[in-house]
Amino acid sequence: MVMGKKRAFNKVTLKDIAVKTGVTINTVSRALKDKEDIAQGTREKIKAAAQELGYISNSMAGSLRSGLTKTIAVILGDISNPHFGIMAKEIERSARKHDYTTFVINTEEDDLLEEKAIISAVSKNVDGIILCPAQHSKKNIELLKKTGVPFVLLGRRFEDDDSDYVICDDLNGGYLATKHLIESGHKHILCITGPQQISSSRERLQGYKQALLEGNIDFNPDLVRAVGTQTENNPRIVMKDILNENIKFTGIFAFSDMVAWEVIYILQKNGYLVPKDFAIVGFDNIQSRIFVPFPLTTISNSKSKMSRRAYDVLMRRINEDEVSDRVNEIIDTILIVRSSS
Amino acid sequence: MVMGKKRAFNKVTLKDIAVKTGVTINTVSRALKDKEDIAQGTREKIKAAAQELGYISNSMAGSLRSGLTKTIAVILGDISNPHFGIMAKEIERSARKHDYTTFVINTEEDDLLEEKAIISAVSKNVDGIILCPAQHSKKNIELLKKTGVPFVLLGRRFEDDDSDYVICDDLNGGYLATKHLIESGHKHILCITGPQQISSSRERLQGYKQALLEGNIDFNPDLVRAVGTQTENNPRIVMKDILNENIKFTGIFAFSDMVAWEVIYILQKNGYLVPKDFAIVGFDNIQSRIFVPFPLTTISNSKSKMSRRAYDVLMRRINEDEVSDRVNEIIDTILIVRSSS
DNA sequence: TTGTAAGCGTTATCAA
DNA sequence: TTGATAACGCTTACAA
Repeated sequence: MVMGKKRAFNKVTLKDIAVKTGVTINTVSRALKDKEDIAQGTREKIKAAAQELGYISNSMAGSLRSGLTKTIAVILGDISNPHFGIMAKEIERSARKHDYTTFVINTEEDDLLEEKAIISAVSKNVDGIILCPAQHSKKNIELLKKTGVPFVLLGRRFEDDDSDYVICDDLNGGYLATKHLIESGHKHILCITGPQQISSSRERLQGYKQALLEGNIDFNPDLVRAVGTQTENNPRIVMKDILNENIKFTGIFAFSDMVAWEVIYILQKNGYLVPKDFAIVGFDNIQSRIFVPFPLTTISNSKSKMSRRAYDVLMRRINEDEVSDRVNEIIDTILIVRSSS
Repeated sequence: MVMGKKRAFNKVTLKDIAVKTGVTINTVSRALKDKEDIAQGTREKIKAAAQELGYISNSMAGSLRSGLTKTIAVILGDISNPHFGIMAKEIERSARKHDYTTFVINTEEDDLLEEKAIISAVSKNVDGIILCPAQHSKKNIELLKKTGVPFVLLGRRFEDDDSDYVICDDLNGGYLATKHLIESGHKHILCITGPQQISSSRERLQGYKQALLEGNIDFNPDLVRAVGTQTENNPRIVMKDILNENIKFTGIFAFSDMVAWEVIYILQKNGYLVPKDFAIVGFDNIQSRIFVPFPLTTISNSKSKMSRRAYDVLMRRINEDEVSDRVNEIIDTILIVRSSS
């Protein structure tokens, strides 16, 4: 049964069904696709044969001819991070409902891997791409535009760029989180932000500044620290540093719930209590999905809504006959107060 | 530029490069693939043209001819669950290193969706499949076998079946967790298990029973509760029920860390403290990835190792010339004691 | 070193 | 209602 380099088995093709039923490949194809102009009897005979042989269509071959693959690519930082996992799940679910299949490619927030991901997706002839860009530069977006494959940015956006995007209201989120801490009586608020090339990091930080301004609190650059996925800028190191520096702060606004948890973890290890010693606000409301026994005040950003909207926008792009105006959506963020603040 | 139903853009093909450089399609193909028998000058000219035109190969068309797609499918319950997300990430990363692309399809632990997922993957001509089966029946496995597409089961296995699988030592994990609770002085131990059709649920429960036996503790069926993803059997409901029943227990062995967290969350809501009122042990050691500020005693099962092994086994199957013996791997589990017990 | 021809499995077009 | 033929973009085998 083994046939060397290629597949070690014989896939059933339209030809096999054609031979078995005594009609042409063409007729088989039309019958299985439920086209109108096929005799009832022929159709039944063909479908029965297909069933019996265990026929599964080779959709790739079909795509080559039809030009559509019913496949989209989701390109994001790291699927094991619930932040992305939740979005990937919602996109896959929406896609599956419309018989679309989903490639997931991780960029690990790396510029080169992102480029490879885009090329890989385009090479596989996906009908469209949903991208959470790593934003090290605009180069990959330019590449994507050049390919002509429809795409939507999710969660992050570029300034001076006309791509479609769906994001949440990061600015307002940062503002709400900080304002909440201020209203709770905190005057020295540490902002643990994310990588600064990422728009959501920058915009949440901007919201933080805005709330300080409004609360008549001087902005102190020492109280802004960026964390990332590198060894030298992970939350543990960053927190250790700031605790050693003896900088005064009592409130913390963290870039994400994941970061907030890790920060709390480190604070606890150092003998501090939350919210007694430090009040902390996260971002993402992951606890709506993962019931962690540590009630964290956070900003909810409706990842599922964002994801579904991104999918809808992409589908519209894929199916539209004429290029329409760009779509930019900003999903509301709201404050959810729990007991960490 | 718009062309109606099909793609609203023109992909650059080998033909375009051929026309531009004045050679045949074939020569272009060979040059870009760095075959030996191409003149240095020709190769450079062709590569320059490809670069200039922004050529990205249509790997689907190639696959149709070559029979290999360099694509695998990962079929699992729910990518947004870190349990699966971590495995998906590791698989995708391994695959990407070998220029393989990964489809992710969620089954939502549903039998029919699983069947659709398999058909979808086979239809896309994937070279292989890694499947975390929902195990409602063996039907889908039989289907998969019939297609002839190489596959490996991950995390779960069937009895009386000769499929390749990579799992962790669930039996020993359940045993270690329970033994730890017994050694900590607990005699009434609640076992929150998972859906019973899933092998890992059954095997962990078996380990629980074994530890009880060894500890001379009578097995009490009232202390075994199965949770799932349905409304009626989610951890909240299940815990509420058992607390209302006034059944005595002081230790808890939970099916997963996610379940353990939710159980702790519910216990806290009901005014109980962990580990003061209840000691609890989870499963998965997700805290090696997600730094939740609640140190949970757990069983570590090396998801990344499992995933990488599953990928390796699959690749061996895909590339082997002759069918070799089935591969069954059981990755060690170990107890990690933190402060929830 | 390069070109020609055939073929992968399907769909589209047109003729019968 | 069905069949014959071409085509999708690429790779393979073989000829020049």
